Amino acid sequence: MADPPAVVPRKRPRQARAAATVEAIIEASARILEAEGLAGFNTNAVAALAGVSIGSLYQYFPGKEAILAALARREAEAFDAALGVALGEIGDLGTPSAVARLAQVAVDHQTRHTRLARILDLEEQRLGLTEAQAAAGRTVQAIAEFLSDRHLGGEAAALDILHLSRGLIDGAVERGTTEGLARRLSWAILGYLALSRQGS
Amino acid sequence: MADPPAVVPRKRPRQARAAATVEAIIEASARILEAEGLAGFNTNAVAALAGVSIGSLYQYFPGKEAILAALARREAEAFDAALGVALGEIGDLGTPSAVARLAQVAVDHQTRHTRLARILDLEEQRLGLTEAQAAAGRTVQAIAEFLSDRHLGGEAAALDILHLSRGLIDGAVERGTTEGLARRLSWAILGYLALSRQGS
DNA sequence: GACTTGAGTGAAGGATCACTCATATTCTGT
DNA sequence: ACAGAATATGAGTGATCCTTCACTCAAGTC
Repeated sequence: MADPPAVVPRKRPRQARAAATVEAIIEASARILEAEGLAGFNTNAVAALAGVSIGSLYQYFPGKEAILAALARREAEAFDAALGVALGEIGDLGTPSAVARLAQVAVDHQTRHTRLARILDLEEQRLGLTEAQAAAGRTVQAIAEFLSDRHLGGEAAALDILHLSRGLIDGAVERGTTEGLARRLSWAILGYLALSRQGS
Repeated sequence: MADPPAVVPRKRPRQARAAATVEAIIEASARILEAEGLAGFNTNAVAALAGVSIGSLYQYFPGKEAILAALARREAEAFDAALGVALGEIGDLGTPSAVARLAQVAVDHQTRHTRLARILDLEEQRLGLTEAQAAAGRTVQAIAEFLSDRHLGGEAAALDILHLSRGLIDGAVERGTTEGLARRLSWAILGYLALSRQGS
């Protein structure tokens, strides 16, 4: 049995330039994964694109999977933050409008880095990316709360909706049919919620 | 620029045992991808698990991506076939029952090899897996026809539904909540169709 | 039995890539 | 100005892995 790959950072940057180095590495990784997929994701390429030496990379990350973990965490937190803002703005909207707004947030986020998101999603299971999962868990909770406030569902529904959204958005981006995507997504979500309430 | 990887078979098996070899290679690849992901998918491991020498593998496949292509095609055709059977059996059912039946087919198929399906899905873009896409195209057409017979939608709706299903099923398998999955999937599909008709 | 062809083998070449380490540079507090 | 800490460098190492190729084996044909 191979050891599970280490995913916790080796040390924390203390100076500003070190923080910039770490940031550059994560950003370069995101770009490479988006453009070339997992196949093109190697530490040499990441360091080169980040404009940093390979040695510096290993100062902060114990291995390539640790970079993935940091990236997954960054993305999960960005989504959670965007969703939090939207949830704060829709308190008094009707359900269809509120859902449409949330759908738009999901579309915006997922559209920016489709491929990256899918890859991270796939890798999250293989490595135990708990930090990213923690952020994702907050997202689920926020949605579940929104749903139960309106008596539309709970955590299970939130998860179903989140996953269904991912699939729909990814597919649409892949084939270039993103026009009216948020609306189409709203149909699926509202339909799911309506029918699940009546338990048909 | 790297050459795009070759994905067409090198030669066709002419004898029965050769066909068995090819089959063993494809099956071993499926098992490895499902169990270890892309990271564990290398030609040596495939050949070893298939009980075939590495040389034999290269007799029939010009490279590892060609195996992926063959596998993607096999999976796409299996799904298309299963769906075709179901479509033939639901001609006179009401829409909710018919959709439930189709949802069950999708759940059955996707549940068997979730990880494999996701990986293939991700790689189909990177390589131009036209053969698999052709089979997938037939699937889309079949669903589109089903929908338009009942005035529920067309090809765009079929694609949205297919992608949404993938996301929902993958997510449910990932977190182990497959109970009532076909029913939940039906909610999303029927809801999407109902709301898209009234164009809300 | 000689010949042909399809099938199978695995050692070895060569490329890629993760990761280390000895050294050099920059920063920070005093 | 200086020492020590933090940061950065990149050639080098070793392992993994893709792929080729020279060769053997088995089955069918004449």
